[in-house]
Amino acid sequence: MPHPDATHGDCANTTTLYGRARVSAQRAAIAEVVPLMRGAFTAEDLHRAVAAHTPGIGLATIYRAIAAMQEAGALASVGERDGSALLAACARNDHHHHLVCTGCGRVVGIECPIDEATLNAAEREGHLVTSHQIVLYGLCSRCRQREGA
Amino acid sequence: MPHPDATHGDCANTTTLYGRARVSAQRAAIAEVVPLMRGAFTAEDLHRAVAAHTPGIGLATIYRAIAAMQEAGALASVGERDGSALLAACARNDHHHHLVCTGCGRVVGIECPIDEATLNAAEREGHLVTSHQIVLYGLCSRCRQREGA
DNA sequence: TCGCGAAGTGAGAATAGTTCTCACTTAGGA
DNA sequence: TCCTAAGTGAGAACTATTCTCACTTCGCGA
Ligand SMILES: [Mn+2]
Ligand SMILES: [Mn+2]
Ligand SMILES: [Zn+2]
Ligand SMILES: [Zn+2]
Repeated sequence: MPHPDATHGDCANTTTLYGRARVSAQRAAIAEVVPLMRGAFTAEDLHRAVAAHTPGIGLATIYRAIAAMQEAGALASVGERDGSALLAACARNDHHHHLVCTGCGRVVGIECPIDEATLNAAEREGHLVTSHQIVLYGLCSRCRQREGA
Repeated sequence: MPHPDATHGDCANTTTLYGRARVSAQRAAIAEVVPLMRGAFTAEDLHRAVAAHTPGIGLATIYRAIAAMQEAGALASVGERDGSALLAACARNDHHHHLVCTGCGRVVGIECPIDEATLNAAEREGHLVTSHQIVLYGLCSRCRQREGA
């Protein structure tokens, strides 16, 4: 029976976030903030958010944690904005893609649209598809209302 | 009846490549090289290829011509490699996407796989899809043979 | 054909997101 | 508890791309 004291142990399932990588105090702090990030964010966004609770944390540490989380599949790359890579926390572990609201950054998962027909078309061209990169952009209902479109 | 002399006029239909933008001697030279580029290439690749026939042409000129050709829809962005944007000449003017061979850079066009089901799924989440970015990666038949996979 | 003004050019500086270096600390398995 | 590979922070470095600026030129209109 585990001790109910929540101040110890894998708060916010750091194993899911970081895989087999070590969990430093900094990464634990990052692990608490990442699930709170609403929608897509940049490395600098995350740095700012984490630094609010953990002053002095280095930007390089953020980048290294991001790399570890991407490695572990807990963080997805969802395009870019103004030259900065956009990221999104992702709890799903099946194959899917992301739809990003260009108004507010909200992110939802989308089933992979690549079907047999597409793969067959590629094969007809002589190509064997090994990977793909898909990001959809749009407007969430709230942003559509706000813009009155 | 047009004069058959091919050394004058819009060689390699520069209007298609550059749209309404001006066609300088440098852009004319670029227009001759772009259709010869095999598969995906970077700005530096193009610069090197053009400079072989037009020494001294500036890299900034290449970037500006690329921007104009993308604007005109004659050049497509097909992902990146080692931090550099990958481009591909594209003659089609219908909506489609690209499949890039990770071995040799060969590029083929692919029909858009996004169907009603995907759009409906997005709508069910409250989102209206306004655009999307899709690139497929794979191996062409020649590269598969070479790698013996 | 001529003139003019906006667009393009080239060299190099600037920008900026990301990665790297290095001395130091620390997580976590043995 | 020890040991060491992994992580950290500050700042330098990297580098693809964009910008600046003085100069040239394309191409339209008179
Ligand atoms: Mn997801
Ligand atoms: Mn194409
Ligand atoms: Zn929104
Ligand atoms: Zn190939």
